[in-house]
Amino acid sequence: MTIENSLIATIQQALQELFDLSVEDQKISLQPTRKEFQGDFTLVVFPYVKAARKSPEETGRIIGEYVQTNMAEVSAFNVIKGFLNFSLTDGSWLSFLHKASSETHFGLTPVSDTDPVVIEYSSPNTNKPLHLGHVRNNLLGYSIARILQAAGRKSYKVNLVNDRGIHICKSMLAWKKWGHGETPEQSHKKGDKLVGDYYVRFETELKKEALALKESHGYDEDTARSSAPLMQDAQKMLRLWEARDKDTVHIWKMMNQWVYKGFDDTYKRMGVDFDKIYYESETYLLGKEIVLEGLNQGVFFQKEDGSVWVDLAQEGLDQKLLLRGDGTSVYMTQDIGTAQLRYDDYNARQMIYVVGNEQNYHFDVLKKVLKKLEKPYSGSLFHLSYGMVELPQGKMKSREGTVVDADELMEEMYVTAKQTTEELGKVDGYTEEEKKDLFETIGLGALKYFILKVDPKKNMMFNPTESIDFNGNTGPFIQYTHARICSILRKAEETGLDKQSYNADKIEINNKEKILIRSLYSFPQVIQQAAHEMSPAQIANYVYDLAKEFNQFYHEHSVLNEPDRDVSRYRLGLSQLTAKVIKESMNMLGIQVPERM
RNA sequence: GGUUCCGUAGCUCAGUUGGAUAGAGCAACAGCCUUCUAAGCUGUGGGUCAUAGGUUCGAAUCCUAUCGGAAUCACCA
Repeated sequence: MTIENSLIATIQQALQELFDLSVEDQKISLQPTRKEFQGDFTLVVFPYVKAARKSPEETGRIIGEYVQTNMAEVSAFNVIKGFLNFSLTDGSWLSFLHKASSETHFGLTPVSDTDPVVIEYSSPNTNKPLHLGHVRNNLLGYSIARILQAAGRKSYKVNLVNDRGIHICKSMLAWKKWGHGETPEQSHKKGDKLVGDYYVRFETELKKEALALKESHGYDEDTARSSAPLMQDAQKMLRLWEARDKDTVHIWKMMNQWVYKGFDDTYKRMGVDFDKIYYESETYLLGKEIVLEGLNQGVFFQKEDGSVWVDLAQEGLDQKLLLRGDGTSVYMTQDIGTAQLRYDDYNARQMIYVVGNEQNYHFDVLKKVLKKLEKPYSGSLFHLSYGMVELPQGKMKSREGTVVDADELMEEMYVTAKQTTEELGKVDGYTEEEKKDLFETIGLGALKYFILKVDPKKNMMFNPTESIDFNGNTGPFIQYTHARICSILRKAEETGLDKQSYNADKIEINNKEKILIRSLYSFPQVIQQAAHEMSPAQIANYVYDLAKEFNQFYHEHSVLNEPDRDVSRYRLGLSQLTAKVIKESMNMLGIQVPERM
């Protein structure tokens, strides 16, 4: 039982005995006392003044007295307006510290298999390289998986690769027409980049053809594009692919392999991975049966052309197509199928889809369709909808060349980290290997932190020149704080101050220490909260505060040079726990923390 | 037009279940390296929490309306 819980229990008892009032413990609003006031936990007494029939001040005083006499851990209380502030004894904080330090997994809940969750993220197309939008997606997905795992839930990361459809045929066609058999090995291009280039080539050539048709035949944009010979050829290729034409399938497989190799490199550098990769070419036929079953049960209806629809008018939406007249699947059909697949594969209690907010409508429909079908998992879908990443020029547009490529971005971060670090003269005496690792850690740490500290659902601004900062509320600041603590720990070991035990009676907790201890205390709650909200931003902002608090403590107090060795040992323990919590938190964000920098 | 999301300092963002005087960083200015790492610390300035109502002991937070921005409303995925 935590200190907080027993405080709540005592307050509950007080309310019962003093005012004959029974309140559920969730209703008792106990919160950390704000820094500018004396105390550790604050009870807002307004809700109880009516039952007490006394002024807020008086009510607070009575409760305070009761709690203080009945709970040894409470050393004092004060009442300001309607706020009752409790102070805990130094001893109870010290015993918390002691306990937390001895736990190897402080704050983390052991993973149990009863509540498995499947997280789909990344979900790239095989016709273009990953860009800044994917970066946000990947970092979010990976981090959420980590956070849920830390909160005790077994989580599986899956990727659903969009490897089929007309867009793939476009790059295949362009390669066939203009590629002269070019391969990544030959041209020393990353596979995904090479394929992406042919996709762009297709679009450029198509544009030319469409323009010509507009001028010669007076077609409008859409007609011109769809009737252009290139587009006709692409359609033909798609039909060949669906008919399993040998040559077409061969090219398709070959080019996809190039892309996967390229993606693997990007994922690896980004530090994300998957437990399983699904391919749309293998799943796009799923869901048909479920739809037909729904049709038989009268949940869906059929139009004259044979197409199958769902009517969501009752749910406040429109009619939505589920199966084409020729019996082929659409996006929705496939997602109905993959949901079932995931449920079967993992016995998932919850399925999280990390997908941009432009698909809010799609997931809304998906959930409602599954509900209509009365699928047992219909309530367990969660669309983790994230906002777009905007650039100073506005949106990313491939046509205007404003797409920020993931590989290039990571490389830029590396270079900037290298420059900054060398300017600061931090890497004297490092081997080349160590330097490389450090620059990579810092550069990527800056990028990841920058993206994850923003609330997922909000659109965010990314300014390539200004966003890359290593001072203030940034990843490197937190990494630096960690490295600094590690340095203290090393020094302590050198001087033989490695005993963590100290005489608690001799310790008086000062202000800065108290702030730090209270932050450490809240770590488990922060994890639970972040897991519940599915927001890495909460972890990010928490760990920043923690690092800042440590720096402030560090600035005012010495750890190693206290004349009283007990104080030094106690502060050493406090520092060590802080480092541990920083490391765990950053881990949940997928960010490495160096031991020196 | 319908639906969903967003609007907090010059900029980028926090702000817990509705709680006390709204918080950081960046940018600007002024200080602090002979002491455990200055990627740090301290200080100054900067706010009609888009606007107007409502709910109540109490609203940046909840409700309604309005304004502004984004996404979406495909037999594309």
